[in-house]
Amino acid sequence: MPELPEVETVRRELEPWLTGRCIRSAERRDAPPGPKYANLERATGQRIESVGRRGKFLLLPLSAGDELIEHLGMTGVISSTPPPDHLRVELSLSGRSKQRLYFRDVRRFGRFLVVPRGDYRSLPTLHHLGPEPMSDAFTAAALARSLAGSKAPIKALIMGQRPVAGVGNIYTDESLWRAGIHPKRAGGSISKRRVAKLRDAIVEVIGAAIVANGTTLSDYRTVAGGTGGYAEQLNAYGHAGRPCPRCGATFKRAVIAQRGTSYCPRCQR
DNA sequence: AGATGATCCTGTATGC
DNA sequence: TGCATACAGGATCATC
Repeated sequence: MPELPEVETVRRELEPWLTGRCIRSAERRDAPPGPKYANLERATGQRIESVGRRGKFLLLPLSAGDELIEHLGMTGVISSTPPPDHLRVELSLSGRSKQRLYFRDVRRFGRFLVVPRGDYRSLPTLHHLGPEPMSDAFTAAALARSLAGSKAPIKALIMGQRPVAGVGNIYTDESLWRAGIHPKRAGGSISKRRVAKLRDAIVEVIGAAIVANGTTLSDYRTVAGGTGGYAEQLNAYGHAGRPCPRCGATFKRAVIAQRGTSYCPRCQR
């Protein structure tokens, strides 16, 4: 499941390849028209000025005032070689080598669309996205402000992308385990000290996962087809029924905000 | 307005 | 072997 570290890994590969290239054509392939692929044709003839990222969204400003937005969803993979199936979008690029970009997305939760630059009204999550976890803006005080007064479970709040950008199911479970916070705990009820611990845990987990090129469990691949190496460093995600590496208690499983959640019943309160 | 649950989608795993 | 069912979870929308 691509979260911030996976998307950042992809961004770093795309940047030297795509920056400055002109899009010769942008075509929807095996997918019906719809908002997930809106205005793709507008990309034709525009130059890619840079390859940026906010949370799990790839943001590519184009030379005629538009912006190409890519979101990998659950199973989205960007590559420079044609995939065997489930090809949704194909870009033809200027230049001599690696002239095509392919977007494969088995489950079609991803998006690949063009908007007027900076106009994120059609993408409410991006429009209201919280601070980047690796930026100076993501402080303990900012996180505390964002959680204040909320009765929703901390897991649901973090997954909602408002308190912090780009943290999904895997890294939420990891961060809450590290900070010793029960995933069902009401966001507004967490002490200042604990919130600060959670902020540090998120920064550490996301930072280490970026270094490892993300977590490959099944679908996620880098642009070159490689895998991420953070899976072996996971301490909590998917560990239900196994012993907690910190205290030895058996990890429990719960469903919170429609997502499988594993946590240690002893050291997460 | 905040919180909650349903929905989309398809491959993989499991049970009978 | 075949069939049914459960599960995986990004974001968005409807409904309290």
